[in-house]
Amino acid sequence: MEIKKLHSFDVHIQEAREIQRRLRDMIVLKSPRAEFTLVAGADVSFPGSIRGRGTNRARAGVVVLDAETLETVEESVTEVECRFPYVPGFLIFREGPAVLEAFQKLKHAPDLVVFDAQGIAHPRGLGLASHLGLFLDLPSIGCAKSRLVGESAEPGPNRGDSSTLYFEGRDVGRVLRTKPGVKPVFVSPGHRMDQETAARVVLGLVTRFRLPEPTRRAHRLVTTGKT
DNA sequence: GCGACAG
DNA sequence: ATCTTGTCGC
Repeated sequence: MEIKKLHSFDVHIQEAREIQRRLRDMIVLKSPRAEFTLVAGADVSFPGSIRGRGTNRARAGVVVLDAETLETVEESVTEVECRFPYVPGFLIFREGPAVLEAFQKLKHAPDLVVFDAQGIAHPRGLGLASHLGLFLDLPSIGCAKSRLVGESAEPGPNRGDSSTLYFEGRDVGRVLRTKPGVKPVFVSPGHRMDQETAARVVLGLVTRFRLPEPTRRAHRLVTTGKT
């Protein structure tokens, strides 16, 4: 798919923080009426690195699947050198470039993207999922495996049970139990998305594992080679 | 100063 | 994120 601008993430934390504060006001927390036909999942791995150190090559992968059948429609993998270190709250500047390149190589344009990161549940309201949703101009959802910010109660024990994630007095996401007896995931709207739709869609993309299929497959794609 | 901290 | 052995449970 085509990405209009070539956005640069080659900045320093000082301006990175300003960029996030400026872009957060552009996020739309309203989901489109039409249903999602093609859903993409994206993730990044760092092959060969040791405890986050060592080689600094980022391997990004995007998997597009049919929202109904969950069949894989297309895959895209790419590797780039990253210049930004991992700093909580600034993940986009480390993984963003690689993910965007993987999207550029895509032939199918998805209707929705699920990221293995936070959406608006972020210190400045602009997690990687929101940031990339904005740059790709696509509805997006953040589905992280752990918490970045906010407080929440422990969700119920059954699949589909959830609790609200609050940050600075606002509802920024859902702590969703996708599987009984397993740690819940942190779902938050990215861009052109609302809380209810985000949680409902993620749950609908979950099969027998903890993570929804788009993200789970993207993770497998960039770590092991398989689909 | 002391924790917390997406991946 | 990445490394890695063992263990528990279905």
